[in-house]
Order: sequence, then structure tokens, then C-alpha cells
Amino acid sequence: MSDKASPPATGKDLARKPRGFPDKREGLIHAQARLVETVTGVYRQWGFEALDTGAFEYADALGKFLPDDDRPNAGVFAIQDDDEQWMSLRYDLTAPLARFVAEQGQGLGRPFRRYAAGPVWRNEKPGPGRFREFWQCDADTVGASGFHADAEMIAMGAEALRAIGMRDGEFVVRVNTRRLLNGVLDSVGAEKAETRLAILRALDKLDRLGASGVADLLGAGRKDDSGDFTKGAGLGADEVKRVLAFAEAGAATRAVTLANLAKAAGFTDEGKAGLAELEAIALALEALGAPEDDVKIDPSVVRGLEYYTGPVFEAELLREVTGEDGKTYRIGSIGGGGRYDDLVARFTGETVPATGFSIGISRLAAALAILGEGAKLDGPVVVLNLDKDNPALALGLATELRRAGLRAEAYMGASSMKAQMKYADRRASPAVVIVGGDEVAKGTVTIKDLEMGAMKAKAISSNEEYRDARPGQIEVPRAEMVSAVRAIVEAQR
RNA sequence: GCCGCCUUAGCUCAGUUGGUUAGAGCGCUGGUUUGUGGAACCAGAGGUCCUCCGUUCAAGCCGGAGAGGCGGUACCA
Repeated sequence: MSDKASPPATGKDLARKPRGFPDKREGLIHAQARLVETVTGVYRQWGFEALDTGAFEYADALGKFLPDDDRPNAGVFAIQDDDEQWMSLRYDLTAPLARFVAEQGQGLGRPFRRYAAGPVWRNEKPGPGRFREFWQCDADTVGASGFHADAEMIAMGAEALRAIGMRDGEFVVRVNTRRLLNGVLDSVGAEKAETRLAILRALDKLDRLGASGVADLLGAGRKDDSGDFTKGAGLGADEVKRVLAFAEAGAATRAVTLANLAKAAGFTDEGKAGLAELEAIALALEALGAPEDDVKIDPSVVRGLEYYTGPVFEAELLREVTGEDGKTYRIGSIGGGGRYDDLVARFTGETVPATGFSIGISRLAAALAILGEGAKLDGPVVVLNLDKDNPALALGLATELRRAGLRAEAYMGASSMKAQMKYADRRASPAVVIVGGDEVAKGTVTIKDLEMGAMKAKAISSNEEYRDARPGQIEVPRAEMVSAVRAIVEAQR
């Protein structure tokens, strides 16, 4: 390892933040909380119950991703406990579930249907919408082997995305199965694990690189824009054609795709079993009411390489995302899942069928924030502190508002009124309460509706007129303060 | 991990062949207005020019190394 940032020469500490660990402020936090609430609400309605596990798991319980000397930080964040055992921060919510199920054993009734929402950590290179700490929201069914459980995951995932406000054509859940892929791999004679991996990775890039890029990757290899060369799978021309024809069988409706596959899939028993699996899922999707536009069968879907054993699904954001800087961002995958029948067997030897769906909350929240669809800011009512000799006046009024259930604060400090108004403005306050000498003398309070004030101010050009007009302002008897403020706040909802 | 581009005020950026005290717009603070968030005018604060090493009488500018950011690629359980 090379020397890291040198100690500051000035003796001051550097205010810096590890990349991929985002600071989250008001707007983003609320957008994220709303997503979690909505998605878990859908999961609950479908009959799933809550289960959360801790942030750390023993490294061996998470699988093969052990810290080693070659790449001590590959993939996971790991530390040694005081008994020298390696622990890792969980990288998803599924592996800890497998551990939990194995630990509970027969005591846990099955099928066990659970949902969870929380942060996970991956030690990888961050990018836009990609973090090293991020939230996922999962649902899993453990102990149900039939395709119905998979179809349910798919339909429920699509419904959850609808529930958070996705509309026609803004997203799609694409469905495939590992068995179909295995059939294709067998049919082109790919035996070496290395070759099979290379083919699957190439297929996974169909939507991004297009048919010609994938063809290069299936064959000799591909040179990208930066001049970097990626070694291909080394298939012959005929095999490349065959794999591509299969991958491009996806069509507008599930029935047509299945028909295409039936033609293209003259291959192995495993391939035929995969096709039958997809047909069964398609049938169940009808009964579950999953719209054709929301859920498609797409043979190019691969997803992760190791633990899925059957159906796999991937949710993708289709809407173009243009940031304030005018750049367009490709958000891509916002969730996915699949069947992982062997995950519990790692602990117990007993094969426990399981399937799950996961939505990437942080990535979705980031996308919605870029789209300017974060939660609308709603700041506190600010009680101005105008009577320098008696700040308790503002404190008392704010207390009165809070006791009435309103979000309120008294301005801390004795700045000019102008500064206090600017503060309220920046806090996105719905209203300010103004009580100075005049109001005290008259036994009244002045309340300014900041939203209405801003609106009316647009029509005023001269500053003097603006000051005189005092737009959006009302004066009411002191006893009516709470009800008047409440009326303003509620009118802005 | 690999390839390319970039890094000057809170933000967006200018900065001449290396030459005194590094600038602008926006934002921020204060004032004009003892008590009104927009507008206008005036004033002010705010900088280890990413860091370190080197070349030089002299470095924001030249050279080397490193860090960070952006884009691509690989990986993504």
C-alpha cells in the first residue's frame, strides 16, 4: 500500500469524507423514507412479515468472500473481532437471511415470508447512483419450491414500483431462468467454467452494447472506446449466431417471447425444463395481474453469477434521467432477485428452496432526486425574535405552536429582522410569526404566509411598494394565533 | 484493477512568455430600510491556487510522485 494523504502541514484536520458514503440531507432522507414506507407497505399487504438482522456477520457465513492477503478489501468491509474472528458488514440482505433460517432450523414455520429494509455495504468503486453504503428493501419466501413463489415475487416487485409512482413505460421487470441459460451454454458446447462465465457476462451486456458488441464478446473479444480490450469467450461464428438468436428472442409480449424461444430452443433437456419453467411463471403472472408492459420475459437477463439456481429477475428504470447539469444519467438496474435454492444448504446440508426480490432504495432515491422529484421541503414555522430584551416571548409562542401539534421553532439570536426572514426562507418555512412592540401593545400577532407572500411579490416591481404591501400577511388577536397558523400551513399542503 | 480527462473562494469559472498584494459573477454577512424573505445600490468577509518533492533569483503556471473527482472498461455475491 502506498502512503495516504499526508498529514496536514497546518495542524488542522482535513474535512474530507470517504467516497461512496453519502451525506444525506432533509430532502433525500425524506424521499428515501417514503420509498421504504411504500415498498414495505406493499410487501406487508402481500403477507410478508418483518425481519431485520445486524450489520455484521461472520465472514464465512457470508460466503466465499473472505478477506485475504492478496485483496484484503475486495468486495466487503471486514474487521477482526476481539476473539480474532473475521466479521464483515453485510453486502446484501439475502445472505444474512440464509444464516438466520439455518440457525432457526425446524423451529421456523415454512414457508417463511419476510421483508427487510436497511443499509448494506460493498467495498467497490462508487459512481452516480452507486454507493458503498446503500439501502435495500427485500422480500423473500423461504421453503416454497414452486414457480408460484417466483411469479409472486415478480408481480409484487412490479406492483411495488408502481406504488412508488412509476408509470407506464418508466420501468420494466425482466424475467429469465438460469436453466434456460444453462441449456444454451450446453448446446454450444461450452464446458469450461471460464467460457460459460464469459458467455453469460457477454449476454448480460446486450442492452448496453447491442448485438454487435455482444457478438464481439462472444467471439474473439471487444475493444471499447477508451481502447481497452476485453477478451471474448472464443466461440465460433455459428455458435455466436446461435447464442445471439436466443438472446434476442425477447418480444413485446410474454406469449410471443415464449413462442420465439420454443423455436430457438431446440437444445438440451435442461433448456426445455427452463422453457417450461418460464411458461409456468407466465401463466401465474396472468393470475397475479402483472401487466405485459411491466413484466417481460427476456432471455438476455443473467444477473449475478453464483448463487441463483432458477428464475432470475431484474428491474430496470427506463426513464431517461437528466440532471440539473443537463447531463443524462443511465441509472439502469434498480432491483432484482431470483431463486437461490442452495444458500441455506451451505450451513445445514439441507436444500431449502428460496426466492426473493430486492429494490435498491438508495439508487432509486438518487434517481428521483436527479429528476427533481424528491419530497417537497416543509420547514418549521419560525417565530421571529424581535424583542431583544425579552427573547422568552418568542420561545413561549413557539412552545404554544408545538403543543398544538405544529412544527415550530423560535429564532435563536438577535439578528436583524431581514436576516431572520431570510433564515425562514431558506428553511422553507410555511409561515413566520411576527410579534414586536406594536403587536404586544395591541395584544395581537402578525403572521406571514411565506408561500403566498412570494407569489404576490412577483407582481410588485418597486422595493418601496414591496415593503409597504407586506404581501401574504395578516394580523390576528393573540388568542387566535394557533388556528391562524394552522390554517396557513394546511392550505399549503 | 486498467485507460483517458480534470482539480484556483461556498458554487460556476478567468488568470498573459514563470515576475509585486491571485480576480469576476452568483451566493454569504452587514448597511441604505430602529420591523419584512424578491429587486436595486454601497460595503465586508471568505483562498495551504488538491498535496508533497524537484527545477528556478522567482512557481497557480514547468517536471516527478501521490490523492481526490469525472468518464469509460472490468467486477458487482
